[in-house]
Amino acid sequence: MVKGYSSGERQGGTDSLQQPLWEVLVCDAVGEVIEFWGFKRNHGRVWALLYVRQVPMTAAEIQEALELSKGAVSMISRDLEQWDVVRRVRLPGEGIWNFVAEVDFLPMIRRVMREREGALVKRVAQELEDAERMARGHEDVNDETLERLARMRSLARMIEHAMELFLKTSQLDIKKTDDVL
Amino acid sequence: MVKGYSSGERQGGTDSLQQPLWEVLVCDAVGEVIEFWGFKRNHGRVWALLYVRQVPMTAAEIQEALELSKGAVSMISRDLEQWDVVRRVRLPGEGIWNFVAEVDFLPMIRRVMREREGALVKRVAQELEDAERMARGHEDVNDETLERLARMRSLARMIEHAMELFLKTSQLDIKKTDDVL
DNA sequence: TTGAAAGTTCACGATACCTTGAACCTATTG
DNA sequence: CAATAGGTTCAAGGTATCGTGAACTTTCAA
Repeated sequence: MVKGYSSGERQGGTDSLQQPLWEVLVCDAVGEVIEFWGFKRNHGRVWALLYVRQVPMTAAEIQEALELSKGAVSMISRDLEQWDVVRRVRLPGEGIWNFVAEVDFLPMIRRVMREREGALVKRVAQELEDAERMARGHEDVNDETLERLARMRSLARMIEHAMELFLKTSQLDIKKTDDVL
Repeated sequence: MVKGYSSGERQGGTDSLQQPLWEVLVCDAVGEVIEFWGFKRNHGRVWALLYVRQVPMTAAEIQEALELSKGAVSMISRDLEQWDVVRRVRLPGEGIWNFVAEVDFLPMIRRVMREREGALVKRVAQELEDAERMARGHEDVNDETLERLARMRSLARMIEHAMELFLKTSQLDIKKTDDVL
């Protein structure tokens, strides 16, 4: 789950000797967590950078700070934007896009989980149903087996519900966290 | 997330023409879910096979039914055994190991999540703490930034708690499911 | 004790995913 | 309306991960 990145040569950037170490640590830490949750490490790194900087950043600045390619920044920020954890703004007077972070990245986790889990749950539920129907067609399938298939289906539903509950709970918790701070 | 398997040639097996289609469907469905949760597809397939069969199976039988290599069956079943979702039993009169499925695979998800998440959370918490301390050392770090770092730490804690809650909840739910069926 | 079958390990090859970067669009600006 | 910098796409290459199967170790029966 921990991947190494060779981070070759950036396309045209010069090394940012200004990048404070603690900022790198934060970005990488968030990257790790985000990766654990099934996203790309760089989704977390880009969001974290924008979050700690608090200032709108251009694609070029992100690219340099995190040592990413031009294309990567484009794709990553498109994803983050779609998930509503990053906003694209146009600074007054500038003819260039800048990115700013929304205050929490849970919408990202929540939304994409819903999408992915949703599609999966539907397909698997269908497959289990099909299997159960097939099994009922056979005479040599005993009752205990049928019961186990039914239990498996209900287990799937249970996971689905627990998931929803988790998502709802985390939503509540972040609100509470906001109040406290 | 969906992977294809070429499933080359098995080491010495003959094709099991007896394998009912519905059984394959069930194993693959569970495999998909398990994979979504960050495990190997074959962990789910082996457990599901043992679960629907209800009968102790030898490694050779598992190997043939799921078209796995000898080594794969050995490693997969070792994992499942460690996670307490599969038991290794010795049938009376036989000098060979057989495997049986425990009734639910949530302990697997729960345990390994605790392990993985636990290690990650500790490391990330440490990293964020280090970063925050470093940032406090700099004079050119404004208060808002420090506040954001603190918020990030509390967000990490929040995720940890939500996770714990999810694990606890799923435990309760499976019990309820058992009662109902 | 010894032979053979069962079971395990691990280097290698295959697979899937991620990133790169050059070619390609699109947008401002002069 | 060019010219050019900003922005996107996607095929090719790199990297991590997984499964294979032969070599190795263990276990069991005679």
